[in-house]
Amino acid sequence: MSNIPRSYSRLTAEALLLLGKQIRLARRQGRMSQHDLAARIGIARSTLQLIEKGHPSVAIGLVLEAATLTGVDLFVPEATTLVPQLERTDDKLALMPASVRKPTRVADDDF
Amino acid sequence: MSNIPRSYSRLTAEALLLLGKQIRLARRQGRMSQHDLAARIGIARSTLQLIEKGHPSVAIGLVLEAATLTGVDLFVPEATTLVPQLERTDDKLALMPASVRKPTRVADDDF
DNA sequence: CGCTTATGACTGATATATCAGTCAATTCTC
DNA sequence: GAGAATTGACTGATATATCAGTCATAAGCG
Repeated sequence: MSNIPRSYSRLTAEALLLLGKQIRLARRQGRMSQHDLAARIGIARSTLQLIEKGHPSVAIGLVLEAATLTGVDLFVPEATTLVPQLERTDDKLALMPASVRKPTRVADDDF
Repeated sequence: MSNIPRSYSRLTAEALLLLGKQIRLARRQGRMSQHDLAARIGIARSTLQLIEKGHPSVAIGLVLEAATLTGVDLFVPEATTLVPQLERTDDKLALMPASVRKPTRVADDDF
């Protein structure tokens, strides 16, 4: 057992907490019990509880599924698809080098 | 072994893919190699590869940490903190019933 | 072009997330 | 206020994510 507790940046922790609370809020607004929502996602109720608490080690797919099923906005408000965003990101990726190199340094940083 | 393959809604799958691609893009823009970013997050390079591919079963904390370390915007563009959003969500939660009830049915849905 | 480095794709071992269930405490409805 | 349902917090078993590494290919730099 290599019990090294993982650490998260403050912003990451805040995002986790916010996403969980938004899911909880959206679930209540949709008048769904934990039991019902968990069933619709196909997970145990105990796992949904971890999601709503913002636990860092829940599978991201489960969290995003909870968000979409409750109607929490991801990336774009009320989006029905993210294909346009995907295409724009692909375009940007295509315009840059496929691998990252260190500057190799030396040669002209002497002054 | 209950080998039931989990299914995700289309929007969830798109969000996963988009987040992964945005992290990859941001990493390259920041001129970091997979090796370097993985080291900064404190994970194996193989795990970072799964993140950038949008694999659903990666821990959400790892993915969000990758996003914040590369500068990918979560929820709010260029936000340095999400405390305001957290507070607003808490306020909304405080204004609604703490548990969700079924309408109890019967009694006046007969007509 | 030649060389180094980054990337993609795998793999087996092990740490751990998820499940399914229980129990107690709230909380809403009537 | 009574009763039923929801929620919160646990637990042990097991399915699985993560790690650490290898190998092969691609890609950028000089």
